[in-house]
Parts: sequence; C-alpha cells; structure tokens
Amino acid sequence: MCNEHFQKVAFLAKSLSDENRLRIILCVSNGKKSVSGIVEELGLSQPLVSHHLKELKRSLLVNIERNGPFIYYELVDHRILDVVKTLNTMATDLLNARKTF
Amino acid sequence: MCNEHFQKVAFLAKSLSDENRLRIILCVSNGKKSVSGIVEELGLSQPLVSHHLKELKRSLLVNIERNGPFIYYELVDHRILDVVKTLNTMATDLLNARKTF
DNA sequence: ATAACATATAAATATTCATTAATATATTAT
DNA sequence: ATAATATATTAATGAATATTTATATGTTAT
Repeated sequence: MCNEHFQKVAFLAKSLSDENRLRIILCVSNGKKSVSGIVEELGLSQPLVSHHLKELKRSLLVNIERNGPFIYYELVDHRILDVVKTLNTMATDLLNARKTF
Repeated sequence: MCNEHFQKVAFLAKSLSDENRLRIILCVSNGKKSVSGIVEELGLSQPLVSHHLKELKRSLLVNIERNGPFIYYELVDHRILDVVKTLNTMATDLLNARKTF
C-alpha cells in the first residue's frame, strides 16, 4: 500500500467516524431519501444534515437526484454497510474481551 | 442499530481516519514491533508514534508487551485489515466511476 | 410577482485532533 | 549512583470539524 492508498482509505474512514453521519448513511441505504425526510427520521437539524450530506457527497458515497423542490440522496456503494457491520461486531468483541480478562 | 452501536463504530472508524495511524496499524500487523522499530520503519517522530499508539490502545486495537526497555505493540484483531482492504478497493472504484461519467 | 416551502450556504463558536518541541519516566549497563 | 537509551507525557500551536443561528438560493403554486 502506497501513500496514495493510505490517504484515500483515511478519507473514506473519516466518513464513518461521526455518529450522525453513520445514522445518515444507514438512513439513505434504503432507497432515495429527501433531506427533509432524513431530518424528520433522525431528529437532527436541517443545516446539520445538509452539512453531513455534503461531506458524504465529497467522499462519493451518495448520489444526488433532484425532483421538483426536493433533493434526494441515496447510498451509492453498499459495501460500506459491510464495513460498518464488521466494525460493529469488532467493537463488541473487543469490549467483551477486555471485560473477560 | 442503536445509539450505543453508532458510537462504538464511529470510535473505531476514527482509528482508521488518519494516514499515519493506518501506517502504524499495518506496521504492527506483522508481529510485535517496538516503538523505535516503528519510528525507524515509518520515518515518523517518536512522540507522534507514541501518541498514535496510545490512541490505538484506547480503541483496543493493539496489545502491549514490555521486554526490558523496549515496549512491543501488536495488532490484536486482524479483521481491521479486511476493513482497510475493502475501503481501499471502494475508494479506487468510486474514483474510477467518477472519472468515467 | 408573491408567498410558501425545500435545501444550501455563511458566519460564529466550541471542540477535537495532529504535530512539534521540550521534558519526564523507566530500564539497563557501568 | 550515574550515564545512556527507550518510551511516555506535557504544553503549545494550528488545522480540521461538528453544531447552531441566521440568511440565501431555488422551486412550486397562486
């Protein structure tokens, strides 16, 4: 793995390093969601959701589609869900192992 | 996935969100490495490596073992390498897809 | 054109984080 | 005990980031 790879992986990992962004990723993984839909579903402020969606767009993880006044976001690459799942089980295992010893 | 899960995943992902930390993770994935060994192998400053190792210890990703004046670090859970690999291929694919269209 | 609504952006703030330089702690050998 | 080496910690600094408040932009209907 060369420098370029490390940079790209770190950048993509940064997308997963915030709780609210994770929630948004999961939220847009079940088909297109409008911004207001995400706002309502997650109970976050609209500018905050917009900000995180911009970050996810920067990392190329979401697709954007306009329909009238609504803008729909959708998860592009569902492999990110496998990553989240693996990290989740890993975190649980690591914490359990620590408590055991 | 409940709140607790999001928090844990975000925390673990944060460990992967820095280039130098990724380099250190890869470095300690091939058996125990002393701090000075890592410093030499990666060309990073000693305090910087110590700091990142502390973070990796916080996230329970590394084991510590003392042997005389040396302290050895080793990757605990190699599933993290699968995650890095997936993120790497994903990043490459996403960038390629963007250039294509 | 105006009103109403959806989304984005800007400014401001607080917090986190990576890095460096300097110093402290701990271990080994003399 | 002292010197030398390995590692950790502290303080300082600058950059990045999450969040909020306020405002702007863009779209639709009247």
